[in-house]
Amino acid sequence: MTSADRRARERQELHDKILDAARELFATHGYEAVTLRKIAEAIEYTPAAIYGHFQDKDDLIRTLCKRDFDVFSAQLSTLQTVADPVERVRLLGHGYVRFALEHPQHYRLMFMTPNDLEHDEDALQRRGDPHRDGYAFLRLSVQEAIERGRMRELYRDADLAAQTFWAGVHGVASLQITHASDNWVEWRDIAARTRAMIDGLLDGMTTPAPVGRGKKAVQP
Amino acid sequence: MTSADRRARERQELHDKILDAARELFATHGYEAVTLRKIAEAIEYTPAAIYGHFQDKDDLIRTLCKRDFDVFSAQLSTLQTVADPVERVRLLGHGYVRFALEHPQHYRLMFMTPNDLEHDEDALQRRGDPHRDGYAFLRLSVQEAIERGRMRELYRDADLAAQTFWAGVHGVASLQITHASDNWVEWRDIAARTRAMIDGLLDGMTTPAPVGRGKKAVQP
DNA sequence: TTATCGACTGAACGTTGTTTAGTTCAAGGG
DNA sequence: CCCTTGAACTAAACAACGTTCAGTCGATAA
Repeated sequence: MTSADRRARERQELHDKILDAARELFATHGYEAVTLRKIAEAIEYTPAAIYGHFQDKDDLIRTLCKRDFDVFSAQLSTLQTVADPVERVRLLGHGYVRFALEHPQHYRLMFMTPNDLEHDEDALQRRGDPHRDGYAFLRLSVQEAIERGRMRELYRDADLAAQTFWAGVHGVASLQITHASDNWVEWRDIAARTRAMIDGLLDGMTTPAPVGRGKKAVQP
Repeated sequence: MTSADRRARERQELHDKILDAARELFATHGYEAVTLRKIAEAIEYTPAAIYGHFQDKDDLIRTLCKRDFDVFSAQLSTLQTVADPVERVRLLGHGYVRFALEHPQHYRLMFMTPNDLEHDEDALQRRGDPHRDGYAFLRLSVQEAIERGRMRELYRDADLAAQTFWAGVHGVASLQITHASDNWVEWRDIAARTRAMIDGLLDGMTTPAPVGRGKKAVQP
């Protein structure tokens, strides 16, 4: 079986090599710069060789993004140790924006471009698992906040509140990604904007934490 | 001068004809469906003829979007008649999301794609004019809210508050555009999400209106 | 030794945006 | 009236793209 093993290993190595070459091009120059011919040149193969490992170009890049996003989900899920659900959501928001800005090309592809995640088998498998599905984790935290009586009346629908919060941080991140260098607007510091969004939304949606328990209250 | 006039008019007619054909393709099938050859076929010209009217494909589509966005700005600026600045911002947000969802392709190109507005001459010209620059109008309304003591301490920077509010409605609109048909998430109704974002943010950023003056208070 | 089979290549196909050399034709000056 | 000019437009090509497919090659299995 050693020879078959070697074949499989070599195949996997080329698979990764393709992904690495694509990541290099993608992360530095964006989606449009990723060309099968450029990847092929980088790995010293023919463009057609890539089709032995990926169905098409889209499959390649989505595989790349999914792989990198797994790191993101795992990273976010470490926040499960934060006891106060509202504080947890706050940190979730900051971590989310940080990741988006550190991987703008990945973020753009995953959240600023239409994609058919519903037809992705191994993506559907992790759906709902708070460790591997960021939305599920957020939703769960909001649910906990509701149960502890921390959400205002209008936001006691966990999905609605989670979706609103997500939209908020997504708005900050995506505007920064597409319009950061646009001086039409006198942009405030991205950190300030992130904080303004997260604190503003949480102030609007939640009630202050009871004193003497959990983190300090938010209200001035 | 009549012959020169006619030439100029005919030129303008073809110019518009190109834009109309492009709009048809663009609005219904998105950016990628807009092909110079398809446009050329629709207007019964050769692809190269288009280059007599536009610098390149990007110039064509951006011209198209700018033209359609002028209608939007004018439409928004009718809200200047609303006396209460906070209520005005609220209506601005709803109008913004409505336009984005009615013209998703335009919106995608203008706000979800990097673009060099700074190097656009006639775009720079209308910058700051509340009638023709939506951001300026928003910013001005926020400024007025600050002056009337309606903004909480953290949001008394008109730019920061305006940018946060913009990011909020942009987040709602862009998530809807790219992920509406994605059933990874149990999406709440878009109207509910829009309202949750706008009310949530305004509740977090503003103080209630004084009773007996302006619109009714927001706090439950 | 020979057959098999997966991996890979070389060359093509059909698109795309864009350029360029040429054609056409009305306008304007001598 | 002719002839030049100049703009508008065409025909054809170019380079680059994703993708396909008939083959080749070399190691494995019989």
